[in-house]
Amino acid sequence: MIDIKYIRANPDIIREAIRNKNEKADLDALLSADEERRRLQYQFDNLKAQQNSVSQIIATKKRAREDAAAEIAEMGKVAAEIKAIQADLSQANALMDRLMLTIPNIPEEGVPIGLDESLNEVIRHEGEPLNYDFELKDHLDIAEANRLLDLPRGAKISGSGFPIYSGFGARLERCIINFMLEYHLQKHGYTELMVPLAVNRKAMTGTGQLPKLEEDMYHIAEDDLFLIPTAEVPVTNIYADEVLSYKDLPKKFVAYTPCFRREAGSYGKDTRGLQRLHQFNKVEMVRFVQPEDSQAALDEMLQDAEDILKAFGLHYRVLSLCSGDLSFASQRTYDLEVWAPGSQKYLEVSSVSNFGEFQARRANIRYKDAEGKLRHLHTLNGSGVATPRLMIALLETYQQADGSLKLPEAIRPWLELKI
RNA sequence: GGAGAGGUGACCGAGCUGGCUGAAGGUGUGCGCCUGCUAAGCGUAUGUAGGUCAAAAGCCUACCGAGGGUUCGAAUCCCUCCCUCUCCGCCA
Repeated sequence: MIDIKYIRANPDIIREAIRNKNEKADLDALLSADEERRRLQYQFDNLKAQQNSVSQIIATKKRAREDAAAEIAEMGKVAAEIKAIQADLSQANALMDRLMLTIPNIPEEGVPIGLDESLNEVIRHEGEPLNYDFELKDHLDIAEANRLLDLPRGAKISGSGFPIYSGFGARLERCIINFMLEYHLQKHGYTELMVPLAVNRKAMTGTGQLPKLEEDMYHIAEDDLFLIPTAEVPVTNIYADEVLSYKDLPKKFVAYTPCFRREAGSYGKDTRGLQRLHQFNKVEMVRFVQPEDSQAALDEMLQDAEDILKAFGLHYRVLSLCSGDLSFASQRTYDLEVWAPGSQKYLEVSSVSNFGEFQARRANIRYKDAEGKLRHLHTLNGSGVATPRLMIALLETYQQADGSLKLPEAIRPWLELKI
């Protein structure tokens, strides 16, 4: 959420942000709703002031056992007026709140401007693709040959996009998750959380998934709960409606969760194997920082995510997302795309974003700075990383001519753990 | 799911036979005084949001879990919902 005072003072910046982000928010409707709301609030305040002062007189007279019938009669009229205005006012406020939630965050200075992913900027490449002297298979063929996945049966019991990892595939998946968690805990200083996988509407609104993306989420109607599309939602919301001290910041959390996405409207796109799923595993990093630290924190988190790919010896590239590809709440995002040699393409495994105070305003997360002033803190998050495409890259990168796998050194101790 | 108790400021805790309560008292915190130092003590200040204002001060409004209602007037009365605790039931 953007500060309404800022919106009022800089409507052109907001208009441009809406355009650059390819959003449909109606700024003019918002501005006029704001005006109407303030007009009513002013009337309401004045009537209330009148009511309060006359109420004092009534109270005084009653205590002195004097007659206050005239005042009471007069206030009867004022009370009726207040009631009428109050109804209008609460309607105006509701409209205002609704419109405020449709205004996206503003892309930061330096974010490439563009409406779709074709204008994302490749910043750099890291690592080298390996050389092979045999015909490469893609991950699904490798998985089938090694019986790592059972996608047909996953589809049978849930639908396509709900994978079953079986045997060594399940074990590998679990070890990868554990490796990433421990890496962030031990080398990057995060604190681990295990969080609810179903969250309420307020939490989803706080991080900015709602109201825009309701169609993309699994909804449990009976309890009005949503399955989380990312751990960002529960983790970022843990401090909703709270005031932290500047001494508590920064806070760095990491959480593993399954993620659920309906992927409405993307049927038939990148569906082979594990490329696009309704349920997948992800290790997510979330930070709460003071505003002046968020730029540096973003760079650090990007590095934290990259460290995982480096540890696995994978080739990848770093993208700066253009304005139109930024999520609704983000003001700057870097994507990591890992190279999948069997499929011959780069696959997104991580998205690292700075939300500035946008989410903190929505979720009402504040902190008291060194001067004792209340301010909204900044939130960031990044995948560290999502497993399905990481799995694709690992299988395709480390396949052998005989169809077997030679996994990187880093993960082996985890797979060889004896009890 | 059933029965009961409760949700007040950073925290504890009064108020809850409606008006003088933005809210006693205490703790904590800031500033000052006092004091070899510390502790104790004394004084004083200390919520958030919106409006007015060039700004500050001041003033006005709202906020005692959330939303409605009764009333001239609600932290106080009524209704609905949410949450916490205790007991019972069910259950991994």
